Amino acid sequence: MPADSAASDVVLRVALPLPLPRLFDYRAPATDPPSHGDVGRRVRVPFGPRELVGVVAGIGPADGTAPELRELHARLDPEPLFRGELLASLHWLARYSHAPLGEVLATALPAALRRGEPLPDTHAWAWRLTEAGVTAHAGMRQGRPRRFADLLQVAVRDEEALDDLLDDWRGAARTLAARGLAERIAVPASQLAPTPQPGPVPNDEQAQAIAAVAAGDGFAPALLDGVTGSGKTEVYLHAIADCLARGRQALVLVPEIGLTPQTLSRFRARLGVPVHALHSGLNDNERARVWTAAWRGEARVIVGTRSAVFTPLPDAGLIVIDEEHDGSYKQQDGIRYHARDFALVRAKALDVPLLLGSATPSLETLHNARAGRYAHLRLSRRAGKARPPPARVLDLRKRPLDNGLSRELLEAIDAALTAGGQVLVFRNRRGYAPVLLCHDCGWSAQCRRCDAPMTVHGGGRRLQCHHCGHRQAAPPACPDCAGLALQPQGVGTERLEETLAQRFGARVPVLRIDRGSTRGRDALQKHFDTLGDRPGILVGTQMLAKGHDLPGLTLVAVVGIDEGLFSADFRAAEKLAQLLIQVAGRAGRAERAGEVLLQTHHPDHPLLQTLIHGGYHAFVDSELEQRAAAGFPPFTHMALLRAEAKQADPPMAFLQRAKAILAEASATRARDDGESLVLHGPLPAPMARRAGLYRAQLPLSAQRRRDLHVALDRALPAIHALPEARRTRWSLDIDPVDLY
DNA sequence: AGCACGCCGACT
DNA sequence: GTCGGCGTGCTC
Repeated sequence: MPADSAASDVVLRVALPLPLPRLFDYRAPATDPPSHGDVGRRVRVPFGPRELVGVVAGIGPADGTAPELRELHARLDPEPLFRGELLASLHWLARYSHAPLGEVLATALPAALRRGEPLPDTHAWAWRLTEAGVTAHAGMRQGRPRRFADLLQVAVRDEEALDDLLDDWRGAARTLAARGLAERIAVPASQLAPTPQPGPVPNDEQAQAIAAVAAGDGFAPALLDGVTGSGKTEVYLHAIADCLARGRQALVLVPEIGLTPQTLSRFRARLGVPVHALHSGLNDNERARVWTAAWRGEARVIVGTRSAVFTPLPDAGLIVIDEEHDGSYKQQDGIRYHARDFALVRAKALDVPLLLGSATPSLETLHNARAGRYAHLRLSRRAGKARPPPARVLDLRKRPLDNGLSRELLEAIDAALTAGGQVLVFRNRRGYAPVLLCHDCGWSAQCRRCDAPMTVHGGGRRLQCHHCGHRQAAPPACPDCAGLALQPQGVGTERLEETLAQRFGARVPVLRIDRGSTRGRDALQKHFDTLGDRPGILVGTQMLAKGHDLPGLTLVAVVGIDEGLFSADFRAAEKLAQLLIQVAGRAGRAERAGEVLLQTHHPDHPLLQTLIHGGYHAFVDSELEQRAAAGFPPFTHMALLRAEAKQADPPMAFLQRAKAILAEASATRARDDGESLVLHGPLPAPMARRAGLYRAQLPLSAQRRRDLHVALDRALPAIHALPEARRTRWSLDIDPVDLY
């Protein structure tokens, strides 16, 4: 047998970024035959008329039935990009989400590496004094160059650290460099000497939690259940410092808007090592650099949002998830993973502790903690003298409202401002008004492409759809009856701002904080800085509910949450309770006592009563009972098959056929051991048309997770092959969070 | 997902 | 007579 024939016996099995549930086999050149060392390396391969970048998933004997195989064009990595734990965990994710391995691996890579670019350099740039600089330092005049030299006298400083330590240090650096006193050097991040700063002394509860985390050896999931302001971050910082002291890497996940420059500089200052941030503000090259620095083991602390859960951690020591209940951890398109759940899988495979922190833990996590699967660490006291604010319900029934605000509420705002405090007015709807209504004939402005009303913006002049982004001018007269009685109905943040500015604007600043007014990473902090500690009013949406410390806040007013009390989504109550607790937590974080007022037409609603009198855990008790009784997660396991198309029929037709296939697949299983799948629908989605597409869904649930996966594994090949599958865009979501 | 191939309408 | 609509079939 000739030598090249022997080489062609073994082929590379390549995972490609395609929605096809299989691998593709390629030959390698005889001079460089497939080997086990290829697994996890990227390759460039011909694919039909184009060329793709894939990852070698395995090697093996050629499948005799396959036609003539093509040869790969190039190996892109000198060593595997994916290996060990990360590769195994991503295999798990592909199986669990029923997604092709190639798509999962592509999702786990930063875009630059996905395109096949080589691994970037990961040197950090740092500054140090030259010998001449060390000598000259003592005699330097006061001023910025002197302060810069002072910093370098203590240690070599990387540029990230300098950003935190000295404003506009670059000018000073240039001055000193020109005089030969300082120089810029490339250093591996890992070689920078740690210069940690001490933090406050932990209180008893914090100390207990810190000790509990430190005692966790190997895989140890723990819920850090701490009320707002109780100092969860202190516990994280101790756990991370401990992890660094053991020579290990720490990964910290934060919600999308939680990754502020302030958070990062606090981490950098306290830990005294470079902290690598991964967030949506980075460009492709920066993301690839951080990913690669972690892959090389150089990055020791990585703080990032959802997709940072895919960071390679060759020396992993700890994973932290801050605000673990936050909805932004769930990816809603493409590979629909949940970063919290995937982090749990990784922590287990890595055999490291997992710290899940929240003031309002998800029902899933609390259920796990109560079942003893997670340690349950509690922080019940606010740090310092801060006290939890009392909450009061304002009954709106039969009260006159001024643009959505009751007289009592306005008086309370007045009083708070007079006492020198700051006020937060929370309304979960941005825009001027949620609806434009014709008072003569009942017509309302609907989006042309969605089953949703257009939101009024620009004080009534513009209409905007919050679901598809469509914008248009508000009509001057009713398009139906030509009447001139068009009125914005209801109240959004913009209208609240207008009303409050009319009333209090002469006395104090009124600032609106929502996605319309506050774009970009620093915009929120700029707003807070504008206000400073003067009396003033902040009006805003969710953005205001999260994490930010507003020490001057003495009154939190919650306006218009009634829609949320009667939502069809079984998670609506949980989300509303979390939101209310989080917003309320903004008040009274420092010395001043705070108050929370809740304006509602349903003062006796059980959710509000339970929350106010029993707190979040009382709510959780009753909500878990209801979930158990109704057969919802976390007591059952769900999946959702979604479909959408330009016409209404194809999605329903597809889901009908898919349902029959799934019913058949689970009936087979039911005969085996009496378990089965529960199938509902198919139903039109709660918003049946969105962005011009008709949407429908087929919910699946099962008592046992295995039954769900077994049925899906059996049914999916046939569902893929359905002719109806070609006429609709469809996707499968395991553990869906939003049923929209 | 792309991309090609393939068979039917309004345009140079 | 062609450019182009998107149905359907395939990609190692």
